Amino acid sequence: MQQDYDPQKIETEAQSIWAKNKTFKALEDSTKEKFYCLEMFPYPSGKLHMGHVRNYTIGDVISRYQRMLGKNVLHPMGWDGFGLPAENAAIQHKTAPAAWTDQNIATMRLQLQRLGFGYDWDRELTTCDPSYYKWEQWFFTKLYERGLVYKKEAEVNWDPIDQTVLANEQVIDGRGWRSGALVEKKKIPQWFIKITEYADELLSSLDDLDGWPDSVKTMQRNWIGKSVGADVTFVSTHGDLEVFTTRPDTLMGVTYLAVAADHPLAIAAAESSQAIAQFREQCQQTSTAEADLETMEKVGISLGMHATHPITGEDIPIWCANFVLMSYGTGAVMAVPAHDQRDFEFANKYQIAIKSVIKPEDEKADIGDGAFTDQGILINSGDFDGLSSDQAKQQITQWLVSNSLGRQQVNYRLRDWGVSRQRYWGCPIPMVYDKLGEASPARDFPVELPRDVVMDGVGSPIKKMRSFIDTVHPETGLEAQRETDTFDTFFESSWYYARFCCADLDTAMLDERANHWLPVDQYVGGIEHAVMHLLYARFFHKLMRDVGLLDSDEPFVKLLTQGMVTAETYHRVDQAGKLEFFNPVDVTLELDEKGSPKRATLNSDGSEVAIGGVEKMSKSKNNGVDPQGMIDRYGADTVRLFTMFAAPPDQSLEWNDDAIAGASRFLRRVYAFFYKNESTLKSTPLEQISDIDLSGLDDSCQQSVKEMRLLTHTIVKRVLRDYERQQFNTVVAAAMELTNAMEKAKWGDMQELATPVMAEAACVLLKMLAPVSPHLCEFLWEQFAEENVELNGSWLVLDESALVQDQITYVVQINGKLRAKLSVAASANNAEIEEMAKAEENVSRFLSDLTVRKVIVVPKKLVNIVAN
RNA sequence: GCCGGGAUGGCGGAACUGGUAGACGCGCCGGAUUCAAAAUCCGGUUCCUUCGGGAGUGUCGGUUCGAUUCCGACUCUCGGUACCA
Repeated sequence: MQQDYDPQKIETEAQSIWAKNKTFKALEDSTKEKFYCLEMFPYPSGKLHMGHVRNYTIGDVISRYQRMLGKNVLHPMGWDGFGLPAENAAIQHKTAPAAWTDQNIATMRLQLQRLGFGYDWDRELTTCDPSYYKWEQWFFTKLYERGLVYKKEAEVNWDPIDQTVLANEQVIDGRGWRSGALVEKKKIPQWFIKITEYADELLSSLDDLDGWPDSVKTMQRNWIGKSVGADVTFVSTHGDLEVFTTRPDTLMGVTYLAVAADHPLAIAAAESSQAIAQFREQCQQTSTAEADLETMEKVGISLGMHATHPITGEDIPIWCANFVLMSYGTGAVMAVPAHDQRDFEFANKYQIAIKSVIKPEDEKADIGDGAFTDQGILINSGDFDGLSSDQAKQQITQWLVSNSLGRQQVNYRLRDWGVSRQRYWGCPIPMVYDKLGEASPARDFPVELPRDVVMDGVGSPIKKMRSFIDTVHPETGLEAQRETDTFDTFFESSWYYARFCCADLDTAMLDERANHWLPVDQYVGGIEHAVMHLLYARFFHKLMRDVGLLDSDEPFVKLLTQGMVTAETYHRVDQAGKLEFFNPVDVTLELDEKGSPKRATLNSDGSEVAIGGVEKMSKSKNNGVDPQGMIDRYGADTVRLFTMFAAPPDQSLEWNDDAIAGASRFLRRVYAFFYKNESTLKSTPLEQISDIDLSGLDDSCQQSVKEMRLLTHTIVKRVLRDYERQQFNTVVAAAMELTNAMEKAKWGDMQELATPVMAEAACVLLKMLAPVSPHLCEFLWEQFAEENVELNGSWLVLDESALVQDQITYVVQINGKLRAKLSVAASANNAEIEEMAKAEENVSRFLSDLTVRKVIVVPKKLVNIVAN
């Protein structure tokens, strides 16, 4: 053993042994309990950033911990290969997205290996590889056969200069990020999958996901947004309007109807009105993002049309409003300004009547300004007056049903999944069109995406590539054209977890191995995926089950949502209005006296850049911090330890690497302890003590042995709990405390027991730290443990007898304020403890001019004396 | 806007089921070692203080013998918001 800790040497040796022995290869073995641990696979964006390191270290710590518990662990890794950044990079660097992606995967794979993550690399998969995506093409056609796929028109962001569809994140303040052009909404035909048919199951089976955080389940419930209400028909000479409402009890308070700008009624009205046509055009120039739609100013225009109120028969004016969307429900809503805040504001703005039909149950309640949106008692509602909201909902709906003017209806916020993307770098949608434009599913897979293309920034290259487009019809054999849209990349990430079970399979999408490993026992990933990715993956799992590929109902038993790693963003806007982002490492930040950021300048030329705020590390904001420099300087074990120590896994973390030197210092101290005590530790097996006899030893010996063992096992107890609750920062803190204690322990006083007690502490330290910093721990284990005894062979064992204390420290409070500490024999009863507390010098001083009213004794903790 | 989180010393964070607020680490201060520095080691480090003590976990209020922890209202902040992944 050399004197200095050399992480680079230790780590490369350990990694080559793992690679040679295929230590992490997972085989289906029914004699051992299986454990499938999975982290969300990365988009190959270039290099790893600290968000990846955190995510994958958490997963690796859990995997190695489970392995030490004796389970058969599957821990795979792969690449979410398709996506938008590859196209942007290809345009910028004049390469093909495929080449850029391959390059990034090679770089990032090396980084993952250098970090020592224990993956079964034989199962590696890449979603942009035809051997992967051909199965989702096949699967899509199965869904098509089952009637779960359909085509309809949907809006996209259209950049009229670049002649291309933009993603929401590429639209900044209503303009295209590259061209600066005002973005327009455009309707194009797109493929949809009927996720709404599974809405009820996706909602109800959330109740069974005990291993998921409540916050994620709540977000998914709210996203699905099941609401019970009524469809109501408003008859009109221009065409009947059907609207959905969750508040049929307020039906008598309807004072106008509002339709979307694209509603047939609005289109018809625009033909005879310049103003309405202009208004419709204005509505074309808004964003498609919900956040924008909800926060924009609510505007509208009267269509000059009327519909008949189903109950009163009154004329109700029809308006066109920018907040009603054609894609939600029927594209028309009924407005009750007295009882809905948005309707209220709109009515006030355009001087539309407001009719109050619900009063609070409590007469005295202050309804204040604005709409009264609570439930209550009906008024001004004719025959329905006096009913409660709940009664009225039923009775009004019933009235509508019996008059054929409506029905009870369940509505979901969840919309069908639009899977078409007008992009090149994605999985081709396996459909072909005949001469009449009729679509049929392809029969041969993969429908391969040409890799050798040039990106010019104007549309997708395959949209004008005859060799790709022209094909023969799978049924008729006649000339046909391929679909040139590609899948949403959430498609690939919705089933990769299943494919890892049988990544080498080339005759089917999945085989029986999927049922062996699934469901995933532990899934680890960023909280930003709480709804969309996790909902799509749950949906896909149920689809795969219903197609007969799987037995289980849910993909992920336990979910750990890792908090975001965030960092400051810096950007500059050029003359064309384009945004350019700069990496934090290339920027110098000046702080004001309070320590908040004042000014940021670019290191290269000293020019000022704007401080954009703290955001999650991402390619698009260029604020990802590359761990490579830290790995080179301190080694993987230090980077892993530091990342785990920085914060608990589920908490978000603003990146700051000031403290990494401390993590490195700690591992050097661990190494130094073994080096210093080499001969002692080599003279005995590195194991926990199963039986200890203190009789016949002197007091100071007994005491120092008891102290060290009390501390060791206090830490064992904490660590057992912390691994179970996945709070790894306190595991690291506990390892530091144990190391501190080992350095300070009175080994000399322990006489012949020094060796087994030290061996026990050393054993505990290496085992508890092994999942976090495995290279060093395995190295030290190799050096000091008995031959054929593996570090991973067993887990920590708590010795309750080591925790028994004969003296307990009590805290004495007076009126809740700490006044003294008291060492009490463990055998003392409450009355004795109370007397001792009152007798304590500082306590009696405080009590001298007070009357004791009450004394609370909390066993083994404290005494609180209430006095005045 | 809506949905879900978060806020504790100079900084990252700890505190089990309502029971000593600040574990562990960073930084800083002092000391040892060194020709000197780095590294390392030892000690101190919430704030105020008349050195008795007092205040203190985003803000305001409540429950309790006792609240970082439970309840109500709010502020700021992060994530998502259906074409970033």
